[in-house]
Amino acid sequence: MKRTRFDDWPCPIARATDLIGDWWTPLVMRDLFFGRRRFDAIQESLRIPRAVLAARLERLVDEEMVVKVAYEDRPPRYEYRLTDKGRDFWPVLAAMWRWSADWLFDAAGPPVVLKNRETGRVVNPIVVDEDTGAPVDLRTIRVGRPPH
Amino acid sequence: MKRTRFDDWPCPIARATDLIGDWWTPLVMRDLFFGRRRFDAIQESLRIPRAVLAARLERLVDEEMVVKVAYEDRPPRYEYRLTDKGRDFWPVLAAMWRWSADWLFDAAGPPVVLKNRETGRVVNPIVVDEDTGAPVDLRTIRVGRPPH
DNA sequence: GCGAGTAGGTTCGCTTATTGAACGAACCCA
DNA sequence: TGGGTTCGTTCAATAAGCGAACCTACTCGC
Repeated sequence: MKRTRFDDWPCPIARATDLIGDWWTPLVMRDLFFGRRRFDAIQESLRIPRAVLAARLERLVDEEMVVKVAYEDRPPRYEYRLTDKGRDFWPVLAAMWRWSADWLFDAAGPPVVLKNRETGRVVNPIVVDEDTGAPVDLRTIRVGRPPH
Repeated sequence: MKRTRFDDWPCPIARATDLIGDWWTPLVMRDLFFGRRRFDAIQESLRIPRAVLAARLERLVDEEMVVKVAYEDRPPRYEYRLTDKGRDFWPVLAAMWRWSADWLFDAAGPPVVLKNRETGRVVNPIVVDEDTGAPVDLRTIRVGRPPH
C-alpha cells in the first residue's frame, strides 16, 4: 500500500504535513537555512542516507521550495537554493524551535539559541495575530469558513 | 534498519522533528485541538489505520503531550486529553497553517480559516520576537551560543 | 438468555520506505 | 595512469505503513 497522501485535503495543516511531515525534510530545510547548499555538505551534516537525501531534495525541488542551480559546468556541479516559498517556511521552524526549547530540553535549555543578527540579543519566537498582535493560543481561536 | 532518532540531538528542530516528524502525528494533534478526544472519532476523521493511530497516541502519551483518561469504568472507555505541553504546541500548527494557506492553495485560499473566538475576525498568524515584536525572518536571525 | 451494537483497540499478511555500504559517472589534477 | 572530488544510484536487509478482520468487555432490546 502506498503512503496516504494529504496534499489535496482542504485543511492547511494536512497539506503542510504531506510536504514536510517526515523525519528528514525539516532538518534538510534547517541546513539550507543555515547556508549549506551542497549535497555532500548536507549529507555529512545530518549523516542522512544519500538515497534519502536525493529523494527529499527532489521532492523539495518539485514543490518549488528549492531550486537546483549549476554553479559550475565542467565538471557539472550543483547546489540547492531556497526559493521565496522555501524562505517563507522559516517562521514555522522558528515556532518549532521555541516549543522544543521550552519543552524538550532540561532546565539549562538547548546549547544553541536564536539571536538578532544586528543587536546580538536572544530572540524568543512567539506566534501572534498579524493584525492585533494578540498571542495565538487555542482558547482564543476557532475554525470557520472564510468571509464571503 | 531502525529509523534514525534525533531525540538527543542538541538542535531544537531535530528534537521536535523526532517527535512530530511523521505523516500522522500533526494531524492527530490537530484533531485533539479541535476537540476530538476518542479513539474512534480520530480514526474516522483521519481514516488513519487503527494500528498506526494506537502507536501515535502511545508515543504522545509517553512524551506527555497527551494523557489517557478513563471517562467510564463499565464498560471501560478512554479518551485522550492534551496536557499543557501538548496545548503549547498549537502555535507551531498555527504557523504551519499560515504558511500552507499562503503557498499550498490556489488564489481563493483554503476553505477554512482561523477566527478569533470572541470577535469572529479572521486571524493570520505570524511569528515575531517576544521582546521586540519584530517579525522573525531569516535575514535578521543567526544562531549562537546562549549567553553565559 | 441471546444476538446485535459500541468503544477501543490488536493481529494478520502484504506493500512501501529507510538503512548503511558499495558502486558509477563525469570531470579535475599531478 | 592513478587518485580525488562531487553528486548521486543500486543493493539486500529491516522497519514501518497499509486495509481488513478479529478480539474484549461490556450494554441494550427482546
